[in-house]
Amino acid sequence: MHRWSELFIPTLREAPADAEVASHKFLVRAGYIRQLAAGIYSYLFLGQRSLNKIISIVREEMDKIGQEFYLPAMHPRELWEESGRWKVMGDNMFRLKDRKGTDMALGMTHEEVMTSIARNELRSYKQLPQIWYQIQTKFRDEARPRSGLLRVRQFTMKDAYSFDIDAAGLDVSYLKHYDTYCRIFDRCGLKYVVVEAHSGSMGGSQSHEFMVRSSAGEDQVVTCENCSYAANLEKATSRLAAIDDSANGDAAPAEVHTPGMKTIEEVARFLGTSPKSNIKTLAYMTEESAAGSGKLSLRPVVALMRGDHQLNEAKLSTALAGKEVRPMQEDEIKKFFGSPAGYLGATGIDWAKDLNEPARPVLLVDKALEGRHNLIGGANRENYHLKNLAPGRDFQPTLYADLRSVTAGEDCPNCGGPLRIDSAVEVGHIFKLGYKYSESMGARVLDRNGKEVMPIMGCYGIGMERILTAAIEQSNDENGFWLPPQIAPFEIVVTPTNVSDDKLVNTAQEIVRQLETAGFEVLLDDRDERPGVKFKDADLVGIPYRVTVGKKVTEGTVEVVQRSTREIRDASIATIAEYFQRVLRPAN
RNA sequence: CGGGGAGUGGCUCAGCCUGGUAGAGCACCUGGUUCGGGACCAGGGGGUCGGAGGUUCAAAUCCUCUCUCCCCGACCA
Repeated sequence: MHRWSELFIPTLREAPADAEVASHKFLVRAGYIRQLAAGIYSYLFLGQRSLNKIISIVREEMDKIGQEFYLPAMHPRELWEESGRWKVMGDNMFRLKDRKGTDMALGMTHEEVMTSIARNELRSYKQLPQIWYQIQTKFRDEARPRSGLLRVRQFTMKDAYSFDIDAAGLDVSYLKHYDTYCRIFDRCGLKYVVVEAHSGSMGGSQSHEFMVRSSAGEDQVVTCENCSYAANLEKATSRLAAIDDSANGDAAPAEVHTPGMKTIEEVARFLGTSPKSNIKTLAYMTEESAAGSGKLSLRPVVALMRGDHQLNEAKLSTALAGKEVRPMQEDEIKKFFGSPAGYLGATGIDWAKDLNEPARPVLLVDKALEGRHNLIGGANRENYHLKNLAPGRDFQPTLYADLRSVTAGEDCPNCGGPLRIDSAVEVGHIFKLGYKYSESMGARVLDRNGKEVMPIMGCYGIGMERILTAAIEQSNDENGFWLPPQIAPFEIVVTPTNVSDDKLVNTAQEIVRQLETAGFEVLLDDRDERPGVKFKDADLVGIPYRVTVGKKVTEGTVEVVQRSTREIRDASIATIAEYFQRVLRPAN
């Protein structure tokens, strides 16, 4: 029997001053966690109990499609050199040396280790497909840990990896994970949305994120009010109303004097046009270390957007085949355009014909500008703009691409319905990796023709702490939070209102025995505290049901309080187990 | 890494400007009265004022350096 009086559940009346988001405040106040350093937390009794339940659910579901491994957290440098990520991971990787001075790293993720097993052991297509997973501690030296358990430097992740003989096989493994993830998050009681995700710099073909809406979330998800369209903002698109530019016919570009007018708004107002007829010119640089020499080579990248549109840097990076950009500096702008910022434009510059022309600057034009004409843009001359511009006629883009961030209220690309944007917490991510690791690390199997081929991979992650965090974010009020029973540290707290009354205590214990016998997880609040204190604590700590053992025991009755709704019902002591059987185990 | 804020008992904070040797509430311990929504009375324990250096007769307070934490941004398989 779990007696509160004997347990370590250090609840706090006030939240620590450094906690900002609800889940962080309540995890600390409810005695689930304590902070050790920035982004590093200890899980105390209640927190660990809840995480263990989450892990059990994840394991049960994953065991249906895969095999559980347990890989090392400490990795030798050579492994990460092979994939090229020793360098790529930069400061985000915790590094250390062993006593011999050999470089080691703490694992941020386990593609390398899993692939090393695969390449050493897998020989034949007959061994495929394989799905291997583990539940393990990950270390990431985040630039900015934040929001309690939301972004931390040490956390527990379920990471899975699939190896298939071909893309069709990968589709199957991917779908298995998709379905399994849905079951996991359903069982954890999360209200989630699955969104198409940015496939990142790896050029992977497909990726979905499992998101729980929350103001504390770091991601933005775009969903349609009318249909099932759902995408990460980094990936989302929308339908735009057509714009009629025909007013001026096909006039040639002409300079207009725009003294001191630097912003789109100023220029549009000055010329009496809409920002939709302006071109926003954004200047960036890519930095690439030239092969062999390691010397840094810079290349200008210019993006053109419709005046009222926002550039999405994730999309920009995708358009550049994964290359990272940085904003062009002031002196670089003057040198390249021959004009100060505010009057930049694409005319008169010899742009690369495609991305593989390394020497020449790149001009990316957002698709919203494709086919437009009679536009206004910078003249590359201080205090002057050009009118009557037409992309494709007055300058030749390297390529047209979708570079634009969707904004709320725009039209769904599928059905035209209104789009909404919400902040969300990413609790899971599934990803088609392709051949990146098979290739770089040399995993090969023989296919049925005896030909050596690379297995195709997928990787799939779930953050354990994020499930807990997201659950709290979605279910809390001013007094505390309530977890779905499946992941709550206890399902029921039994609260005798006065422990100096033997009858109440004995009845409470009897109720706990009955409930435990029936298989429920119960906490007995046998502390010698006033009822108010116990009720406040019960409301705080995330347990979904409370049984109040008070005056009504003389009538053979107790009160059952549902934390989420505050609904109070009388229940008979004699049949209390049946009562909870109906409430908590309706399937049986 | 850039910008902002904060480090004073377990928690929340006051004191700092204007230097004089540390306080409140909550929590904790003892005794008593209480007992259905964070009780009351009496007594009590607990603090290198983040750290180092400096100024001064005297530093939580002023100066310099430094560490840590939080927030915004950048970054984020």
